[in-house]
Amino acid sequence: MASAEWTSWRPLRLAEEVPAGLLAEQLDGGQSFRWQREPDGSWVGVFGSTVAALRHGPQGLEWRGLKGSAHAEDALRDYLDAEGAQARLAEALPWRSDPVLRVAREAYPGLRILRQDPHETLIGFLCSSNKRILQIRVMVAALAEKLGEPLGGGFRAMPTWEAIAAADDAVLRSCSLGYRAAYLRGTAKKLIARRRWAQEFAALPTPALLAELQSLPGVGPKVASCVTLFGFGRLESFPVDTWVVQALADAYGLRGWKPAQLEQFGRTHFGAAAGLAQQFLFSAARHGMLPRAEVTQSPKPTRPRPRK
DNA sequence: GTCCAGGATTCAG
DNA sequence: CTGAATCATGGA
Repeated sequence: MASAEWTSWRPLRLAEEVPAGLLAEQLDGGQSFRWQREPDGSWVGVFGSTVAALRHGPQGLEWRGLKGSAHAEDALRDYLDAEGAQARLAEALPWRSDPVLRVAREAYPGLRILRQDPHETLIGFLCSSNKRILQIRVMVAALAEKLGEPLGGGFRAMPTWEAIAAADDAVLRSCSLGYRAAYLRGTAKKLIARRRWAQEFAALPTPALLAELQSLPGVGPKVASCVTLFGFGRLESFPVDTWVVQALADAYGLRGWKPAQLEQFGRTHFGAAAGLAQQFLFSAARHGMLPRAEVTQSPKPTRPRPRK
């Protein structure tokens, strides 16, 4: 945006170093859909009501925000898990005994779960069903542009549920949402009656949270799992999408398993930070970096039966 | 033109 | 309960 006035670049010191080259996968790897690479290689994004830019510069990881916005750095630090809570969880994952996870982890060292806003996460993944990441970004950008509140510099926030519920059909249709427009509208109508839904949901244990989310139109098991993981910080959630299905089938030999069975496998095999393991596998699978299992050595799961 | 996409919903059996 | 058809849209 030509009209944006930025502060100067400043170093962003996190408990854990972000390796150069990780930013693309961290910011634009299918967790958030609102980061864009600039011609100079930096990344500009909007999360919640914060506009920020990130890059690897002379002083390592550097950031800048719009002039006059006070809490951008604090918001950015929270967003990126500045205290390093996930570093310990990542270390505790079974990568030492799991050669597939080891490969995925070494392919994207430092990859973490972004601590996103629940509202924004729900909108993003309501748009995600049966769509590629690139197309989701287009839909989300259109929603912000046409229905979101201005944040300065030409940037806009994600629209409120009120704005979505009140939007003309023609406006929603112009966002390339397809049949997902009805998902957004239906969820908006249900949630405008519960202004504090995010706080109420955040107080629930994960199984109840999943159930509440799945009671919303357009939210099934996979979208609900993504929202708990990315929007509510439930690191134990293990979303099973097409890439994870392929990764577990090819690299772990779990062919023919249904998504619910794979989710159970993921949560028991990877433990408290299964969602983090999922993100390593997702990224590695999407970039064709996972090995293929020998057909003869598929693991013996504790619970589910593979066939029928 | 055909096929597919970080799936969910609806319907048939 | 499980599995298949259907959904709207854009890109390959």
